[in-house]
Amino acid sequence: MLTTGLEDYLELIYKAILNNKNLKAIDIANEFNISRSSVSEALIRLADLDLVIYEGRKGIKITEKGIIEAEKILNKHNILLKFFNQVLKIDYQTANKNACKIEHVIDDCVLEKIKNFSEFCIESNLVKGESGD
Amino acid sequence: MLTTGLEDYLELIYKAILNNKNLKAIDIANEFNISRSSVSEALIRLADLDLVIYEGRKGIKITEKGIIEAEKILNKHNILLKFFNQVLKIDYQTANKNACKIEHVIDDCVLEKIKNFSEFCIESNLVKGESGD
DNA sequence: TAACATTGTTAGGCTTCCCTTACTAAATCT
DNA sequence: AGATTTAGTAAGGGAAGCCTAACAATGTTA
Repeated sequence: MLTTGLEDYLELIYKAILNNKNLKAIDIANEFNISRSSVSEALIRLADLDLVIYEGRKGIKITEKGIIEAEKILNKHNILLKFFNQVLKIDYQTANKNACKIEHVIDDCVLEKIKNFSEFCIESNLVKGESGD
Repeated sequence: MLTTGLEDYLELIYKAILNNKNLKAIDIANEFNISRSSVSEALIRLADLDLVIYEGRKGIKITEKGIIEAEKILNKHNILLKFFNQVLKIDYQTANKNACKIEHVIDDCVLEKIKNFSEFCIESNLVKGESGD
């Protein structure tokens, strides 16, 4: 089981790759407000776990195993984001921030219920109008 | 800001006091599956923060400040528990377990929305029948 | 190309939160 | 009361995850 921090970093790496962005270690440091040396450590740990391939300045690549892990996390994130933003009408920033924290601790079965409930609410027009921006 | 662990311990202490139970350090150790010595440390830290008064075998008392903190946490817990159990129909055990984890990371404004939404769902009979468990 | 800026690594350190082992003090049993 | 069990403390240790400072390597620019 990955720690919260490692999950966050892996998620960011995966999103960057999806968007064809060339993510550097320093971008991770900036995103999470941690030092470059902490990112170094974290990338080494992710590489040890066979989730990424890290070769310093040459860039950060993700492994098959890493993709599977990252997709799980991203999926959790998106279910929570949708619920917060579209059902509860919480502004995007706050919705995103809370999704980021909760995705690391919530059980899959609860997430499943939230997902179904969100879909039900949206499809039945129970919630309508603007999502919280 | 309290850590997850300290919040958990304080919450348990407060609940015990509400129920007139004489909670001992070893009960905390058992509840959270940590060692007696770790509980010792934690109680010293809670006492340093002026949240409890700890005098070894004489028992654990809670301060005014501790009560305020504990009530905040318990309130969060109960909002989440209600939503999971009564709205999402998740079994009590699982609902409780997830509330325990999420209560430490969720923002107040999100909780407020969840609370209102839960009440709306329950009052409008949108959710009915058995709560999960 | 020389100087400067950026990026990454290394080394050493700190705090939190957990552990085990050994000891002390209190409570309980016979 | 004496022996045993239970509860708590003390000392020492370890992993995670962060830090700063110093250094190395690469890029950029004048």
